[in-house]
Amino acid sequence: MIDYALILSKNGISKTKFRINLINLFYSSNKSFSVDEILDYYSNSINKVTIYRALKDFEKKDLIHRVPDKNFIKKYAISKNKTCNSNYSNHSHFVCYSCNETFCLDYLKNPNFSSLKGFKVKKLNITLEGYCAKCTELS
Amino acid sequence: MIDYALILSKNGISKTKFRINLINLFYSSNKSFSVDEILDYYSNSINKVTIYRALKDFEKKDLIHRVPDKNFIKKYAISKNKTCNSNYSNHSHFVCYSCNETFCLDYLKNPNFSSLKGFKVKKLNITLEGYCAKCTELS
DNA sequence: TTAAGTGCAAAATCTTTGCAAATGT
DNA sequence: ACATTTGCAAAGATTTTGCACTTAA
Repeated sequence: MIDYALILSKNGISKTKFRINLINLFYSSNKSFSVDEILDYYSNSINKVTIYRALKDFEKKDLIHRVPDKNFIKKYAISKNKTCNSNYSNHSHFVCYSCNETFCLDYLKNPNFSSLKGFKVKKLNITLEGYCAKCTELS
Repeated sequence: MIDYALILSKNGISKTKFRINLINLFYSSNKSFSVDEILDYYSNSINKVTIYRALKDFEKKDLIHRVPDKNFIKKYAISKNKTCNSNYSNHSHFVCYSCNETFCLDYLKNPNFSSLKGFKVKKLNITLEGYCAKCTELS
């Protein structure tokens, strides 16, 4: 059982009703959300500005992070561990052609760079595309 | 030798100075560009609106396409890569920060997908960035 | 009672659209 | 000549900021 309020206070974020609920949503649904999807989820009872500010604060504390989206929509997903945000080189994404969902591949091993003699690799960007397990099963 | 003007006319796009030059830029540099990078490249001598419209027209004709960017910046790259002979999917690139050269990493081993149980990987985008051997040596 | 979060309006960005002039076919 | 592209201005769309009010620490 996760104490969502505790996660917020540990990160110096005030435990407001909305923010507790939002971090809960990210954790429990385990999927990515755009600002508009969040707005929809709360049936427009929450101001859009408030959502922007919560997302920005959560992102600053590495609680959530932006994920690639098939249609290049701005989306965020929960960061469950340190490797899932701070160190991009350990963090790849899989975008499903069918359900459009983005999966974080925290445990995907990096390619072996040993063949790149003399090259200084500063950034690594990996995005996989295809069909996720669920969609593959259903088809 | 590529006839850039021909590519445009074949796609029903007028061969204006700017558009010939832009498609040339995409083909020959073999890297991705944001609107602002293009604006910079032309030292603001071209109107931003004109860039937006050219990109939209090129994209509509599949001459270019949006590419995932690490920092989620809207970027476009050439669709048919003439300078690289190998087949798209499992083909990585290294872009040098210093000389801007793009290297095709045909020999780079793919990441190990064994952790992706049930996922069907259809496409793999890997782009490395950093400093190439030559530029590292010179610095 | 001090700091942080919220809502509204307004500002700042980013992107698209309308129209007249310039350029390409 | 006719259609397409360009530049400017203006409209939309998206995101951020300022400020008074409310809620949390």
